[in-house]
Amino acid sequence: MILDSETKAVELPEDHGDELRLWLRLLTCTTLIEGEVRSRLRERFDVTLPRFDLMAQLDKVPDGMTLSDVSKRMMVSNGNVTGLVERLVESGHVDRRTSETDRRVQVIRLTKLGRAEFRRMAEEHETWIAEIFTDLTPKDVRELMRLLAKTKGSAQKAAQKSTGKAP
Amino acid sequence: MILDSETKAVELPEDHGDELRLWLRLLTCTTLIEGEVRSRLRERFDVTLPRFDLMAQLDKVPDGMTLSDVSKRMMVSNGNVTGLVERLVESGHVDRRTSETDRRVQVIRLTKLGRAEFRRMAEEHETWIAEIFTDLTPKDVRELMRLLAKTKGSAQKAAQKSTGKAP
DNA sequence: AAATAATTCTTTAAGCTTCAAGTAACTTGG
DNA sequence: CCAAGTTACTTGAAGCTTAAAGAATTATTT
Repeated sequence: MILDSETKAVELPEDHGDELRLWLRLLTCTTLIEGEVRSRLRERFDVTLPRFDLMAQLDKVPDGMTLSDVSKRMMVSNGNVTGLVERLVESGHVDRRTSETDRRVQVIRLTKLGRAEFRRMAEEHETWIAEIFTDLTPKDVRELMRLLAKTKGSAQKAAQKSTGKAP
Repeated sequence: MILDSETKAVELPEDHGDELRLWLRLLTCTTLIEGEVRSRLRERFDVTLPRFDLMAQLDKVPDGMTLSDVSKRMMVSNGNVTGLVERLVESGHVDRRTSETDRRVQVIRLTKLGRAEFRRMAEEHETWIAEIFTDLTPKDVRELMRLLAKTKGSAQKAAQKSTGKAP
């Protein structure tokens, strides 16, 4: 703590350059990889990344999930999911029906076509990811996982603090 | 290498689950932080993240830069930058003029207003980032920087390979 | 039971983003 | 010089994304 001549607390600008550089590097990595995956998905399967991501969520749950669940898991807005699902239903990849127990809720699932196409894409997608991370040793991967988990926790705490929400 | 009964090379599906999980975690971290920064920029300064990012690029170069430079640095498409710049010129934050030596080139710079506003925002932005990464020790930060640098290099190699471009 | 609150989802407007195609200007090889 | 190729940027269409407001339904409170 630094006190000025009138004995009042004064904030000195601290240096947070390292954190800023870390954030920019994190963002660069993600943007780079995301762009690569996006362009491969487009040229190999003529599918967009958001559509692939949504189908990936649905592939994990045979009985389907609600739009809200999708929204939370994908960390995008509700309205966004509404539009995405509409296009996936239109193209026959996703099935949507109103919940029997709660008529506000829409339950969506992959159709047979949707699941088949997703599995085909996912297989290749996984090899792309492996190729992209190919320079990392297994130890690097473990260490990155650990540090990113810590980062995620830290970021979540900060986000809670700013919105005043409970965990 | 695995050979089947007719002595033909066969591809067995290798396990790349670790890399896939790493990628998803990386994406989660970035999305989380990006969302937090986006919402704070909006509520504190009523500015969008892309506008802030573009201004950040321009703040680093007093003499301005071309649209192509911005496009490469931000890793977004040319058309995207055209639109962003148009709105920033409209709002008086950015100045744009045609290069004297090459009339294809547009050089853009921050206006006085743009620079003042950006500096004001950047100062606070830096503290947000520090807060978001607050749980990481200096050693964690260094280690993450190192591993992300390695990741970036690996991803760039993979991207080159797929597009057949020179570094 | 009725009013109130909370939730789930949709809609709308504005802006962001990509891709592909197009225009204008510069560069290069013949 | 000039034709062909390259580069820099813009345009247009489609899709993505958010924030905010609204509609419908369910849950809670009184």
